[in-house]
Amino acid sequence: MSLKKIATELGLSLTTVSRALNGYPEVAQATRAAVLAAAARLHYQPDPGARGLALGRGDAVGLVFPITPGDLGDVLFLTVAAALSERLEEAAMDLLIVSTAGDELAAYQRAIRGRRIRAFVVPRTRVHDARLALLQQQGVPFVAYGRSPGLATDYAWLDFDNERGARLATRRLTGLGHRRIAYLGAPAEYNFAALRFDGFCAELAAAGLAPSPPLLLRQALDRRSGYAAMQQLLALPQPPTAVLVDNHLAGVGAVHAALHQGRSLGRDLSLIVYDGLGTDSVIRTAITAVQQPGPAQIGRVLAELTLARLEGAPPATLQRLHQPVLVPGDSDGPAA
DNA sequence: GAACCAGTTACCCGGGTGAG
DNA sequence: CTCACCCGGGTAACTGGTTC
Repeated sequence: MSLKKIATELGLSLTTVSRALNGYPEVAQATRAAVLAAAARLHYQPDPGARGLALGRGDAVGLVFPITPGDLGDVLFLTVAAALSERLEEAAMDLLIVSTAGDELAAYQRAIRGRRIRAFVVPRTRVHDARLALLQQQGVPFVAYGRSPGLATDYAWLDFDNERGARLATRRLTGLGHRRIAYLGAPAEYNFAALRFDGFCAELAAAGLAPSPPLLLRQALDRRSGYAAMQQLLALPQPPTAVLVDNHLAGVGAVHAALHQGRSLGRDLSLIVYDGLGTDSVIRTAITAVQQPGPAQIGRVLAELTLARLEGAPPATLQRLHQPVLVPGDSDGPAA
């Protein structure tokens, strides 16, 4: 059902029908009512492609995500995305998830060229982020889920105080008497990982400790690599008594590796996982975690920021820093 | 002649089609 | 092979007709 068919049906012009449906003032009440009734009766849905053609812009918010089989099980990501999508729907916009297995930057370029996407939400920001630079250069609005210190000018972002979260976790471990504390985390190119590692080192220093290179493994951002990294740590001649994992995906792998090695969490190995293991975890031990409260709320805030950005709000006013909290579990305890 | 309401026309863009 | 033109659904600027 097209605008044209409604116009023919009612004996009105295309324009009048369009105006009536889009709330323009120059349409008589009775005419508007008739158009709305006909549209409902005929199940009219505007064609997004045609609208985009006329307006020169799309009606979707894009989320480019390198989807791997592991990510599909990432409940945290899906919860944020679901809430984001729900809020956008209220504003009659779609969330378009663009998956890419290869060149992420090329995926952004394709998506921009396709014109369907009006703004992007950019997850997992990097210290030097070519994606954000590209979007700024092309003048495409975006909200970064995470900050990026390498960007010259102001931009909209939502982030957590990663450094503080890592400090909370590390302080808890040093407070429990741990001295050989390992850091198992994502590659340093990710800004969240860089900040969490900074917080870790700062808190070690505050306790009079220095980071020990063999105890620093920074290449784990999925279950498999988390598993392998934990195996590597436990095989050291002097294994750590405590481990801070800086992301929940590696955390799942790390916990499984520790359990498979026969470690009793909280007794002979203390473990804190940033973001926890997620609500769908099958692990029975409650894992001590740095939590970023309310992933659903975060999704909504991301949507609000994006919509505000599209309405022209200056990026500098669209920057939100949330505080993480430490949620104690049973996976850590006093050093032996 | 202003206010109100509705119609006409150009245009958006990339791809397909037919004519030269 | 090249090029002009058309197509799709919709929007926006402009125009026109009533009515008070």
